[in-house]
Amino acid sequence: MRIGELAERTGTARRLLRYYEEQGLIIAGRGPNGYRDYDEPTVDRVIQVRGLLDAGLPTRIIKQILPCLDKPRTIYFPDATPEMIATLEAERDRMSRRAECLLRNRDAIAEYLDAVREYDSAV
Amino acid sequence: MRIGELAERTGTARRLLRYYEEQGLIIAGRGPNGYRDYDEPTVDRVIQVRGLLDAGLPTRIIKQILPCLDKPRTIYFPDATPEMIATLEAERDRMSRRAECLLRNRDAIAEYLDAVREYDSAV
DNA sequence: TCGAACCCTCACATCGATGTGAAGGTCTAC
DNA sequence: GTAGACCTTCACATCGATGTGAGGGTTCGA
Repeated sequence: MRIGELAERTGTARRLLRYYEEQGLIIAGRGPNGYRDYDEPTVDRVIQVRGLLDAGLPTRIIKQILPCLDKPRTIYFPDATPEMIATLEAERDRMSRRAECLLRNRDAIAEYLDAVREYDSAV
Repeated sequence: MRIGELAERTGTARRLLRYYEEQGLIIAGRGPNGYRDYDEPTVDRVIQVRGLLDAGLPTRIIKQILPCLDKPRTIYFPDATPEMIATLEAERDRMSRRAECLLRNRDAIAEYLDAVREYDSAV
């Protein structure tokens, strides 16, 4: 598919799709006319990237964790250098902490909303 | 305490503490000499703010959810306008989605690391 | 064949979070 | 009373993610 369709299906500006490609987060084939050509799995990948960006990860890190996310393990382990492993472990822990923080604060918001509802129903 | 101590105890640049204040995320008293004066709970608040920033929330939103986080409900509910409630509900859901995304990807990383370990031990 | 709707690259602008430094006031210890 | 370590404000710089537009090629249908 071309960039317009991908943009529409992922809710992502064309500009950003080109940016993600530049950052090595997605890859695009090229038609004979120079147009980018995306395959179907790219749709999910873009959505994944956007989720991670939204959760505060920089493209640099996202690029590093993407190989972990391929469903059938396509990346072979000799590629996994010790530094890479360390990065992934650190990032895994960092994501845990982030999620924990989000859930904790989300629960506080939910609790607050409950209190507001209770107050309102007691007017 | 003064800004230097708060900076050290929270691992946050002074510059940022002033920025957070400017954004209404923390408040600081002032000594007779113009120096900022922070109370003890500010330490936790700064840590909280940093966690949320790191999880991808903008200061604008953080400012809105902070009232929910005061342990004894100090904010009274008439302050909670319908728009405010809607914002909080939306943000609560957004945080759920973010956390879900983080955990999903974290698990994928963990799984990948497990696979690498298994591979290594089978050399 | 012309116009609309795509696509391309390039480049500059913006926005939020952060870094950095200048110019100057205050406090403390020697 | 002076040096050093604090603090103040102000302003400009950087960095990553994103917006926007210029200038130009391609495709397709009327």
